[in-house]
Amino acid sequence: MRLSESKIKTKKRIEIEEESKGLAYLLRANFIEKLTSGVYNYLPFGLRVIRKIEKIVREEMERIGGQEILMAALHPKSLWEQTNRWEAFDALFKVQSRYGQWYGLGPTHEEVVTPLAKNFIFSYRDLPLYLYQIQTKFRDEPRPKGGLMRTKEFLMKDLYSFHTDEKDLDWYYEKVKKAYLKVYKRCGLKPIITEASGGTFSKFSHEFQVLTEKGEDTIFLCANCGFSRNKEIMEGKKCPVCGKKIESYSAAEVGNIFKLKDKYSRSLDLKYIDQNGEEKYVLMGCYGIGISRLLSVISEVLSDSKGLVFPEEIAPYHYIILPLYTGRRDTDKKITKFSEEIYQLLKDHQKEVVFDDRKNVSIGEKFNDVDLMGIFYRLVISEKTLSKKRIEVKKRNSPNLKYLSKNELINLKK
RNA sequence: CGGGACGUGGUGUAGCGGCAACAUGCAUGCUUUGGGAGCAUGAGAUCACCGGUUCAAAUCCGGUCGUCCCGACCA
Repeated sequence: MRLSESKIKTKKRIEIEEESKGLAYLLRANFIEKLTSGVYNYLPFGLRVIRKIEKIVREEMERIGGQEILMAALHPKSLWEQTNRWEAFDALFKVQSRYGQWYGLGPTHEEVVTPLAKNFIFSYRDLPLYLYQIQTKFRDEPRPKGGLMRTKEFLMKDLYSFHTDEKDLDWYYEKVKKAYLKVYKRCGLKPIITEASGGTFSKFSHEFQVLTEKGEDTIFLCANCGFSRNKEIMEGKKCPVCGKKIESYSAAEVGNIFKLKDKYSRSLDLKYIDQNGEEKYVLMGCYGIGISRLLSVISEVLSDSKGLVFPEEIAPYHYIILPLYTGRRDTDKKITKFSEEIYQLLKDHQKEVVFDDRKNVSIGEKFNDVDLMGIFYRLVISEKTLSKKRIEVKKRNSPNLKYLSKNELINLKK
């Protein structure tokens, strides 16, 4: 991609109101743009990162047997009445058609996935079943917060599992936990698994919490045994496991998993016939990862004083080529020619590469943009590198410069 | 939904009864190029909206809408 063709320029100034540097960088780099309170647009670079996070999530979901589907966002009122959540789920957006029918805008999909599963689940032979989707969710939040942290419209991955018995549900629940940890690890995060309340979903749940001052949760963590529980359900100052003192931390939730058991299979009547011919309720689990919130937390935690410092797997691009001109026409022509050559070379090798071919933009400004946007490798083509027939390479997360040949560049490993 | 703050060129702000200003961004030209360059010229705002007070309102008063922050609520 040629940056001169992008037309979407970074902003020099940080919005004064933004207290979170991660959010300020996302806005300055034009990864996202606010449409109205709690509602955001995703611009080309931000969307690339979102798509990469989604790719990681999809790979890890497929690895534990998840099959991707895409459910409707517009839900009939009747289904939500069956589970009593038309009234009980406060944040449900309710819309009425001009002919009078009421719909809910999907904030979660138990009401849709359970009836859907009835088409396929009749016998114990039809279980287990794992279905997931990545979709825009709607929640009528009274107070959106922290940019993408809490919004009225957000991207979420939701996985639903269906089982014959608790043993199987428990086993899969642990499997999902591990898969989630892999997702976060690939995104450069190390969340803490925390016991939490289940809200309208179930009695208890587990949350994946990333320690950050910008988080809106407070969690208790035992330094001795690692036990962790959300403040909302914790009493006392001692660890219930080992009895040692616990400390409190502010944290941001990036995932939440629930054992729904028969809660929704009862209200929506999802049964199967077991080996003995007996009719039983299917047991369910649901597992969510807020994709857009994940981008927000990653930006907050993985950034420095200049901008975003993403892992290679989720960086918006892997390479950016910066020609460094001298002001002398002949030399500059050669610099342009060599830059174009390197750009073509990387493209030919299917590398994700940006060519910063903007004219009349100083090298300082270009350096700042690379740092702001978190592009993984910065390649400078200058008079100096030209004479050596090498390319200057700098990683975003390191101050060191390396001078590589074309071959070495193509075969760069982390 | 309670409490607080704030709405002024694209963006960020100053002005707080008397000619609407600054920075940045934008346009044109020249000079620049190892960390957000310099000079010159130029375009761009019915000061959120509605009403009131006044000789005179961006400025004071009332209302509406919107945004942000703190609570309550929540992925």
